[in-house]
Order: sequence, then C-alpha cells, then structure tokens
Amino acid sequence: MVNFQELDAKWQQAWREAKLFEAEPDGRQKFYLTVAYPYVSGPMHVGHGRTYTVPDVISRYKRMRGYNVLFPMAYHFTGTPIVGAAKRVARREPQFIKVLTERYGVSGDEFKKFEDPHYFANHWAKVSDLSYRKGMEWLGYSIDWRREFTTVDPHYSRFITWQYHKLMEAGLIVKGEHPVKWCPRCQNPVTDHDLLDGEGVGIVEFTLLKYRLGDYVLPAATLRPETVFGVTNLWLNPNVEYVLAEVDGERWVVSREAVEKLREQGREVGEVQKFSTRELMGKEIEVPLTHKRVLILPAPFVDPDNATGVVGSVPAHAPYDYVALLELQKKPEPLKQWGTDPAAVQKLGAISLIEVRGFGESPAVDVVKRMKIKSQTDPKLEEATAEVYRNEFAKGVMRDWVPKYGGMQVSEAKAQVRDDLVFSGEAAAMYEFSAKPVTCRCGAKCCVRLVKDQWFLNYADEAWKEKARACLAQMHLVPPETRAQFEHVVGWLHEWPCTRHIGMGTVAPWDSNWMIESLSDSTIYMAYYTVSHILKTVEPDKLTDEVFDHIFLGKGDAAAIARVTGIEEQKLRAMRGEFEYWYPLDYRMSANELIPNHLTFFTFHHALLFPQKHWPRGIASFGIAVLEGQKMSSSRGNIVAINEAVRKYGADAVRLYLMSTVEPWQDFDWRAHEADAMLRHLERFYAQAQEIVALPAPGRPSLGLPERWMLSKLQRHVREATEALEGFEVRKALQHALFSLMQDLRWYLKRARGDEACAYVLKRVLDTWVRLLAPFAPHTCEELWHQMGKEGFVSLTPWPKVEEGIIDRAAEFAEDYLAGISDDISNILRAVKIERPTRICLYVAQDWKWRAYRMALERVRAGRVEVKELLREVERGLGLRLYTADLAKFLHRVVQEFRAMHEERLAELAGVELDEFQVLFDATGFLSKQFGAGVKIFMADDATRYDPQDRAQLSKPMRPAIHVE
RNA sequence: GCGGGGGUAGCCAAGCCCGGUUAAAGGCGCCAGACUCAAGAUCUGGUCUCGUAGGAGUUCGGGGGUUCAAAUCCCCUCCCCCGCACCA
Repeated sequence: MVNFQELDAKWQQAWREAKLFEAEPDGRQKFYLTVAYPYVSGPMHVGHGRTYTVPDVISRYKRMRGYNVLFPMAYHFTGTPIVGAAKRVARREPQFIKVLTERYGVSGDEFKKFEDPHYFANHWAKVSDLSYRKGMEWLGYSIDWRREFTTVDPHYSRFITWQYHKLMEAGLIVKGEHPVKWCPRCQNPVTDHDLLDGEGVGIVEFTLLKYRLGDYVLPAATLRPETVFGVTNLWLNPNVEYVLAEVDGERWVVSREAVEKLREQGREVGEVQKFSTRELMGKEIEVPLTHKRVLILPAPFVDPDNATGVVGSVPAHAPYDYVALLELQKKPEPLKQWGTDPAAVQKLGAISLIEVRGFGESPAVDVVKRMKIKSQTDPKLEEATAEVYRNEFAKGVMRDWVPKYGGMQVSEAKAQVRDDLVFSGEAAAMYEFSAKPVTCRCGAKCCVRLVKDQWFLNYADEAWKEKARACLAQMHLVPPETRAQFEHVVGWLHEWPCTRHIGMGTVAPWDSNWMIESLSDSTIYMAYYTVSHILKTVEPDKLTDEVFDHIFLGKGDAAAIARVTGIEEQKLRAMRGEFEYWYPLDYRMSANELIPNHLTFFTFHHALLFPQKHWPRGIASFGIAVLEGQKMSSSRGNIVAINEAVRKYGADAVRLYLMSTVEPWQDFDWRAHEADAMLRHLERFYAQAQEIVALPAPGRPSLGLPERWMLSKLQRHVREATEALEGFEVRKALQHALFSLMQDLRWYLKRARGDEACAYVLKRVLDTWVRLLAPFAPHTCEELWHQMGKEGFVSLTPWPKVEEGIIDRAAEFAEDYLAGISDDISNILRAVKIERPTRICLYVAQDWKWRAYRMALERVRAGRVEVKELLREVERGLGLRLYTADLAKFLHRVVQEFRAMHEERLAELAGVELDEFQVLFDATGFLSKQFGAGVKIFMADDATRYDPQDRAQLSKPMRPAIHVE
C-alpha cells in the first residue's frame, strides 16, 4: 500500500526548498490569476478545497505550458462575522463552544484569547491544523507564500486609504441615510450572525399616509400607497393602547410600540401622552390626496407592533380590510359601543381602483370568497393578501377613473404616488421588518434604525457604469452564460453603503468614525499582491499616496519619492516593475453568488482606477459545495475539514476527487464513498505506472496495430485534455487524462502481446500520462517522474504536445471495427444463451460485396440514389448477372444504412481502407482468449469454409457473418 | 415578483450551440463471474424492456409543433436552484 501522505510531505518539502512557486518577473510570458481570499471565521473544509484547487490546477497547467505563473493568497479579516464569533466565545455560548472544542480541537484555556477577533482570525488563517494556510499547504498548492497578507495589516490599510482617496477625488463617495437592523440594548447594528431570531429577515419600506382630523395626524402605514384612492375608512385596534405624540412638530396618534421606532428612524419625537381612541372612533377623518372624509372604525386585526398601528382600509384590494368590514356589517354591536351609526357602515363597499387580468371587479373580494374566509383572525388571510398583492403588483393596471395615475402599471403608480405624497408632505416613510420576531443574541428585541451620515459608493454614476461596461465587454467570462447576469447587475447597481461602525478593517480616510466595509475593501487587492512581498519590508507609515500612485499608476519619479518617503529607490523601482509585469490580471475566480456584488465591484473599481491596458482579462465563477447533499456549516461543525480529508486520502486523491465530478461552475457534492473510490483509482494508476517503470528499456521496435492504436488514442486524449483545461473544464480534462486513458490502456493490454513493442508503447504512454495528471495529482506524479529517472520536477516539465504524426486514423478505425465485432459476438452469445462457446467462425464479405458497397457509398455521398439505377450500374461495373436478386436486396439494405448516416461518417467510411480479413486473422488469438473458444476466420466465398448454418451469405462489408456453437 | 441558471436512466453527470456516428460517454451504486480459506482490494462482464443470432420496442420534466429524422430546433406549461444589498 502506498503511503500518499509521505509522498505529499516529501514533495512539498522539495518544492519549498527549490522555491519552485516563488514567482519573479522575467523574460517569459506571465500568467497571473487570483481567487477570492478566504474569510477566515472557521476551518478550511473540502468546499473551500474545491474552490482553491481549481486555480492551482490551472496554475500548474499554465506553468507546464511555459508561462511564468503567479498564484498568490491572502486572508480576509475585515468585517463583522469574525467579531461576532469572538463575541460568541466571550459569551461562552454553549453550542458554539461545543463545536470549537469537540469538533475543532480548541482547548478550554484558549477561550480567553479567542475573545480577541484578531487572535480568532489568525488562528483559522494560519495557526490551527484546520487553518487555511495549512490546508492549502497540505493540498500542495503552488502558491507564492511570500506575498500573503491579511486585510488588517497596516500596509494593506495604507493601500485601502490610497484607494479611497482616489474614489473620493473622483466624487464617487456620497453621503446618505440607510436603514439597518439595530439592537437598542447593544446600541449597535446587528448582522444575521448576531441574531437569535429572525435570520434573513428583510427590511421593508412602509408609506405613512397622513390622515387628518383637526390638528391630529393619524399616519396610516401601507405598503401600497397607490390604493389611497380606494380607501373606505380608517382602522384602529380598540383593544390596544395608543398615544398622542409630538412628531416632527405634528400631533401624531400612533400605537405605543411605534414611538420608539419613530425615534430610531430619526424623527423628532417630543411629548408623548396616553390617548384614548374612544374620542376618535366613529368620527370622520380626511384622507390625504383625495381629501375624502371617511369613518374611523374598530378592527382587532390591526397589529400595534407593525409600523404605526394605524391602517387605512381598502376592501377592494386588501383581504383583511374586506373581511373586517364584512364582520362589522354583520355584527354592528361594537359600533354602538363607540357611538357609531351602523347605517353609515352598511353603506360602505369595495371601491375598486385596479384592474387585474384573471380577477373580477375586486380581487380581494374574489379571493376571500374563493378561500371561504369569514373572520379577520383567519390565518388564511396572510396567503390571500400575498396572492392579491403579487398579482396586482405584477399585472395590475390603475383604472381609468383614477385621476393622474389612471392607466398606469401598478408597479409604477406605487412609486409615483409615494413620491408625490412625500413631496407634498402628505406622507412619510417608515421602515419595518418583513417578519418577526427579530431578536439579538443579547436577548433584546431589535428594531430598524435609520443611520444618518452613511457613506455610499455611488455605483449609480452613469459615467462609472459606462467604464464598467467597457471593462466587462473585453473580459473572457467562464462560463459565458454569466455575461447576461453581469450586464444586468452593472445596470441595476446603485449606491452601496461602503462604511461600517463595527468590525475589523481600515478606518475611512475622511471620517474616523467609520471603517471601510468588507466588500468595499477587497476590490483591487489583486494589484496589491504584485508588490506585497516588497511592501512588507517597508515601514507602513512611509506608504503615502504618492508611493501607490507611483507603483500602480506610474506617476512621479522613483528617486524623488524615495527622497521624500525614505523608501529605497530600488524597492520603488522593483515594485513598479512587478506591477507592470504581472498586471493585468489574467483571471479572477470567485463564487457565482458573488457576481452581484464582489465580482461586479471588482470590475467597477478596476475600470475606474486603472488604465485600460491594466483591466482584468477574465472572470471564472464557481458553484457552491455541499456535503452529502447537506449544506456545510462551519459554525455547526458539519464539514469535512481539509486536514481530515488529506489524512484519510492524501492530497492527490482529494484533489482528483474535487476536480472530477462536476465542472467548477456547477454545484459540488462531497460524498465520502466517491472519495474512497477515487483513492482506489489513484492507487491503481500508481501501481500500473510502477509496473511500467519496472519494464526493461526497449529499443525502437516496429509497432503492430494495437500499438499504433494506443499511441494514436493517447494523442487524442492529450488534445482533449489540453482544450478542456484552456476552458477551465477540469472535469472534462480529467475524464480524458485519467478515466478514458485508463480504459484505453486496459483494452490495449488485452490486445498486446507483452513484447518489446508493448514495453515501448507503455513507456511512452506513461511519459505523457504522468505529465497530463501532474496538475491534478502533483505529488504522485513528481514521485513517478523521479522513479522514471527524469531530471528535475514534473511541475516544470513541458506539457505534452499532440504529435499529429502519431495520430493513426486507420489504426483507430481497424481497432474500433474489431471491438465492434467482439461486442457483436458477445451479444449473440447472450441472445442464444451460450455461456461457454466452443467454436466461433467469422465470414468476411467477399470482394464483389465490397465493390458494390463502395459504389453505393459513392452514389449516396454524391446525392440522391435510385436503387434500380444503382443496381444496373453495379451489375455493369462488376460484370455480374447471376446474383441479381441477392444483389438488389444487398444494395437496398446498404443504401438504407448509408442514408441514415452523418456526412462525416460517410466520408470516413469512404476514406479508410480496411483489410477485414487481415485484422480479424491477426486478432484470432485475442478473440479466442476473450471468448474461450476456437476462432476461425473465413472469406465468405471460401468453398472450403466450415459453415453449417450457411451464414456466410449474410456477410456485409464491415459486418462479417458470425457462426457460434 | 425581478434577474440568472437548470430538469437526461438508481445517484452524479456528458451530450443540446452545429438534428442523423446516441439506448445515450464517464464516475458512483448495484448484480454476476474470476481470484481468495474468507472478507476487502483487484480483474472481467452486465445494469430501460423484450429477445435461441449481432435485433426489436419504449425513453431524455409534461404537452404541442417543425423535419425523412429531435435529448438536440420552435411554442406553451410544470418544477428546482442561485442572487435581489450591508451577509461574507
């Protein structure tokens, strides 16, 4: 049994000592690729392994193609999840602690240190056996480790400072306000990771329509301001507490719960006093915009904790409103209690203002009837509301009677009405969670806070978008289908909040209250890699904007900058040289899910900050990874860590497996038993290779058909694998480089005689094979290369070239023919249920059939064929008259077959000379071994043939007749 | 809802752009045989249905169409996945 782990260590050390992957600019053509650096909040698992093995395979392949390849790596520390995780440790959250100790081997005495986010991140970046650095080393990645960094290194912060100065100068950083989830107790914004409850809950914008009664304002919250034209009344919940509050100088009546929310959302809230809605019930109030007067009525369904607790009623388009109104009309008793006239309520009816295909006059009425909803507490109302809302928004049109907005699409009218009302002061905005509850890990109930003075990157800027489009247009995208999505995102992207108050990162250069957020500090770090190893040798405070201007934009004079900053001139020149050598980036790789943000930001920032000649050349987007069909989650511990996988299978089997089942852009599923199987494949390959290595060195023997076939197929696999790798199709490449080649070799070994020619072929195959697999299984291939007595590292050996001269179409044709005959025999044996045949006879079509066959073939290729005509022609050509009936039947069959064939196949048949008898005769030994029977080959017209069933007459060219017994 | 991507045999997946060489590569799983004291590994064969002759029949989410011919082209429909912003 091979100890792959030993091979891994041996060759990793050899590479390290030879500094094999430390890339320096030189005269060769360069190839520079990067993959999104990991966000180090937990262990490196096989999902990450898939993501990072792809670029390594491509790097190794390109290196063998003669490129000077740079493949660097760093660690993303910026942002909140690491801080959040450290907080969870600080709180000693039992579940999290359990995973850390039991699953990830963190010892109890380390917890104190883990409370420091920096320590926590560093642990997963480089320290732990489960860390990214170690995982990547164990997998044998060809990374230039001298260039690694973290995004909180002071040098990197200087770089981000430079970048944001540039963006500020370009006027692309703007100020605005922005709603966030907020914990009132922690006095902090909260991310999903900080939540006990409410993960993934969105924030929706309500419009508060200001209904007026005297100097009271009742701000009714709605998601559908366009329905203001259909309002029949206002709802207040008679069972809950309302208050009268001074809000922005107006006297607002809202639920008790709403007050704090309004305050968080930046409204001036003055005196708040208890308020009895009794004095309002049954009164008339003025609707904004329409200035209609409607009744204020009681409705228990109104939720005081949703927005303001004041709701306008639009029965035609809101199922809740319709049902509540029906209930009041049926049971008017509560009305009397409030002194309201039931007759007035009876008169109220649905006012339809939206027309929707597939619904009647009032969609809400339709749906309520269809779903048989009787009460406003019926949970089915949620579903009914969703259905009405969805349909009206998507397909609805404002009815003609509606002033100004009549005829408009609902989706358009909604925004228009809102904007108009906000502008006129008749409405305001309020944010609310799309679902509840939302609870912080500290236990407090969260709310929506409107953050003022938030900084945005203005991706809405049209000139910037144009540059991004131009950059996108010149990039090669893998897979090409992603282009539509990219283009769409560029158009749709608008202001992106680029700063945060919490988390690790670089302080915003213009406002020290803020930090640059994680997706905004990782847009151009590919440029940083080109010089990071030299930057490390410079004091960070010497890294002024002038330095980066010089390195990346060629501004200024190295000598002068050296004088001002105190950085050695030679270092400045070296850095400028590195950047100019490596840039532009050839490929950026990242996940599919990052297309709408990171990958598009990357495009925007490069397009803006760098001259066109330094724009990136390509993007490859990858699919996600799951574990036995289940989502992997580091924080819950259901992962296969790289460390575990490599210990079990060795680096190469893991790499091969990760590359073999799907292409990079497809979703990957890790299944242990398939990984097991891959290890066995690798072992088989290794054993096979060693057998070949052990064969005595052959001379230059002459080659038989199987030999020529094997070498020809080898060339085909080289070609296929090469083309596949050029398109990042690692699975397809492996399909050829590993599986197909293995299969062909098996066939060849059955056919071969084990002579000198065989040894010669096997050695040649192995020489190519090891190189084909080297990008995928570098350790095993290095070892074999060494065992083969080759000089140097296979990692730097030229990639195999397709030797056109060795492609032997005739040999492939003959061998395919033979395999087909072998299959036919098996098929017959199965059909007649003979398991152990004693005798097999093959009858090869005689000369006249071949000549007729060729004539028919030519006629079919030339165009339309009349069998009658062809028959005459063939008779003439063959000088045969006696067999007209047979000939006619034969030609008919043959022509029919040809007609169903592809042009290419016909051309091939016409172009190849095949001596059927010779091929079969030479393969007699092989066939009789295959079937364990005596095998005889006859010409069909051989008078002395053994043919008890008179089968010979059935022979056709390419289909010899067969007799078995 | 919007934008993007998919639905192929027990599972994963190729093929689809450029219709015929495709009952449809390869891997996994499963079955049988060889080897072995046995198991595992390995090797060989099989794995839609039927078949005493290399064949026939029915398949590529569902329905319809174009064509001599459709997994592949067109139309309709159902279902699944990803993203939709402060989450990296």
